[in-house]
Amino acid sequence: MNDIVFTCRDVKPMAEIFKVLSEPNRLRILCGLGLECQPVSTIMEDTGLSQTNVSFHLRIMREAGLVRPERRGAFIYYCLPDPKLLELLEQFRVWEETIKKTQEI
Amino acid sequence: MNDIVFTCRDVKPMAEIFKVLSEPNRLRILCGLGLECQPVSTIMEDTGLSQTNVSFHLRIMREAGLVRPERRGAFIYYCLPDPKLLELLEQFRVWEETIKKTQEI
DNA sequence: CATTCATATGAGTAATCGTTTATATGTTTC
DNA sequence: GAAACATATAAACGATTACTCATATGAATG
Repeated sequence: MNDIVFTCRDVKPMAEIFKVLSEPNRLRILCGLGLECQPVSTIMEDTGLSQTNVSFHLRIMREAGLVRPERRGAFIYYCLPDPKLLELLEQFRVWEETIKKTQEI
Repeated sequence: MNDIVFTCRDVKPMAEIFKVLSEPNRLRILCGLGLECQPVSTIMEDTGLSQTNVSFHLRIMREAGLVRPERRGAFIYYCLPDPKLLELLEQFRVWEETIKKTQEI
């Protein structure tokens, strides 16, 4: 019945996205964003990262289309264009916990 | 209603998995594996990668728990411990295509 | 048990990545 | 328009990564 399998014609775009997601600080930024747009300064506070570093990671995520900047006065708010990303991340997290348990056995 | 959001207590394990998935050749190996176990020689043929290189990538995926070796005589077959990984990858692929389209507009 | 086949490991190398320091751009306020 | 604030970019550096070459392990076959 359910033969939905991973179709892998061109894996490079996917690999690119996973590369963006493979950095702990970037995951923390995404998670901190949640469903609300937030300015860089808030992201800095939430993560404890330097301004330059946050800017660096935001650029990578922006270029990958994972976040979108939105200027509001002097501030630039960053948003998730598609909240479905959070669901996908959550699914991966759950899955990762599962395989970790089966490995321990 | 649906406030399932990405919970990010400890993002490092997830980042590790994404790092493993961020390499095109590894994605191709996973995709080539599909739901069936396959020996290294077959993976080499499918991907066109060198024996050493395939072994290198398989080790990384093995240590991450994404694939599992299974000796059969002189051969070592590699399998997906959990086929759900393919579903997750497929979901990501679909999502990636979606955001790519919205970016073009 | 020596040879062959299948796979794994280790050393070495070029390329990429994450971070910092310094500086630039753009916005508001006076 | 000058000063203060918010964010972005550029250069530089150490760490990590993917790959290759050479070699080792381990199973099958004679």
